[in-house]
Order: sequence, then structure tokens, then C-alpha cells
Amino acid sequence: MSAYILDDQIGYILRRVTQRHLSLFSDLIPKLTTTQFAVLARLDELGPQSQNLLGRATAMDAATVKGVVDRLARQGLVETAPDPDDRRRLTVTLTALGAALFHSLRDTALQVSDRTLQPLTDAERAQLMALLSRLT
Amino acid sequence: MSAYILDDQIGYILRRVTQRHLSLFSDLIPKLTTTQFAVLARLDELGPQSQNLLGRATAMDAATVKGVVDRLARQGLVETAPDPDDRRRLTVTLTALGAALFHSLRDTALQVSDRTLQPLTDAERAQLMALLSRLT
DNA sequence: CCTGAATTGTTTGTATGCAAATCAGTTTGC
DNA sequence: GCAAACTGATTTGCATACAAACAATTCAGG
Repeated sequence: MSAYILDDQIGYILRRVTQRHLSLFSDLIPKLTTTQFAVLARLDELGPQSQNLLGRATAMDAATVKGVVDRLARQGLVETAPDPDDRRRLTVTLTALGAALFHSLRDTALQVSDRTLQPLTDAERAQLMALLSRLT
Repeated sequence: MSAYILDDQIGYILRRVTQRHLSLFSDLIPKLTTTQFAVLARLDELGPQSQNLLGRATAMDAATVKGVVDRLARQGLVETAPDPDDRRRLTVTLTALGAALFHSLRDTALQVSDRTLQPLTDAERAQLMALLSRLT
């Protein structure tokens, strides 16, 4: 007779914390999703990337990143072009519009992270991030 | 000029930890998803519930829980029946098959939680769970 | 050089997850 | 007692997320 308390399972807690975070994000940044914003952030940080590398840099598999890039391209925030050196590759580039949007939303995105961690002190936040980082 | 380090954002870290957890879960319990298992766990704990209450008890909105219940019903793990007292309600019940499956997988599910937290000591696990719980 | 292996991207299918609209049924307030 | 407000369930549309299968291309070893 083993006890299984759903509320004590790490997976369930992670799901609920993530739900709260996504809700805060869409409140403050309704135009983009967290994954879309992650793609913009990586492109801003790393410059143009093949779709495949971009997926790895944002922890998305090939099918997922394709969908995200397609939707960002439809909004004119990124552009795609075939790589002349390797015709399998599709290079994804941040447009001026995408870069401007990312820069204008950077502080707001930091506020989302801050609000998510609001219930914790600074020391506790650091502790949590350190512990969570070891679980990736 | 504000710094935005994607890898330091709580949302991104949560997503990656969740990915690892889901991967461990599907390795050990390929027949069910985490949400499906959560529904079985709650029904085992609370007994028959209206679909709406079941959703709230498992942190799923009405549309999501409907899909999960439909798929569990298709596998014969739960049954649905209209509530005679309130004809809006749909009562969801664990079948004998569903109860047996849940009980047989309970220990394995606990192992999934354990493996997810493997990199941490017992004290660190307790700390992490306490901190995360305050963010829901 | 050339064949088998690996890589890149696409597509399909399944499963959450949420917003919004809608319908049926129930409760509340006057 | 009845209209208005509320609740429960369903449906649709959009956005991740991943597995699996596939085609096109590139690479690597003999």
C-alpha cells in the first residue's frame, strides 16, 4: 500500500508553476508566446542560425521549431532563406521589425520572470534557480 | 541596454526541467501521459467526480479535461454518465480496469518523481519542493 | 569515387493547453 | 414566478510538443 499524493509530485507542481508563469507572460506580452520570444532572444543573441541549430538552442525539436518559425515569419519578425553552402539548411534571420520588437519587450519579459518569482526573497530565488538548473 | 539571458529566465528553465520529467515519465510509463495519470490518481483519491470538478482538481481547464477523459474512456479506464441530480453534469468514474492499472503503476510513478529529482540530495529536494510550491 | 551513414527539413498523427463562443440547465434576486 | 446571472459541458481555433516516417542532401570510409 504505497501512498501517491499527486500534490507532492514534482511533475504536477512543475505543471502548475508553468501554468502560472505562462499566464503572467500572456498578460504582459499578449502578442507573443514564451517559445516565440525565446526564438527571438536567441536570434538576437547568436545572429542568423539554421532552423535546426535554432531548435537546439531553444530546446525545441525540429517539428516544433518549424511551427514557431513559420508563425514568426508570418508576422514579419523573422525571415528564412536557403543556405547556399548546404542546401539542406534553412537559415533563419531576425528582421529589423523582429529585433525592434524584441528590444522593446526585453524589460517587460524580465518583469514576467520577476513576477513569477515574486513570492520568494532574493536569496530564495537564487536557491530555486540553482536547484532547478541542476535538473535540466 | 538591459541584459536578457534566456538561460537565466525561470520560464525557460521550467520548460526544460518539465521536458526532462516528461521524457522520464514516458520511458517508465509509455501507456499513459502525465495528465492522464493525474486524472486516474484524483479519481482514485476522491471517487467519482463531475468532469468540471475533476478538471479543477487536476489543474486542467474544461476543454483540456474533456479531451483527457475522452481518451481514458476510449481505453476503458474511466466511464462517464450523466448526473441525474444536475443534468448539466457529467460524472466521471474510474473503472475496475482503470483502478487496477493505477495501483499497478503507482510505485513506478513515484520512481519517475525520484529520477527527476535524482541530481539533488534529500535536503535539496525538500527545499526545491517547498520553494516551487510557493509559486503556484 | 561511391556507397552507406548521418544530417536537415517537412509532414502527419496524437496529446496537451487555453481563449472564446455556444448551448443546456440551474440558481438567484426582485 | 420569472428574467437575469451563473454553471457545466462542448466545440472551434490556435499554439506548443514529440514520435515516426520520409526526401533531399552532405559526409565519411574504404
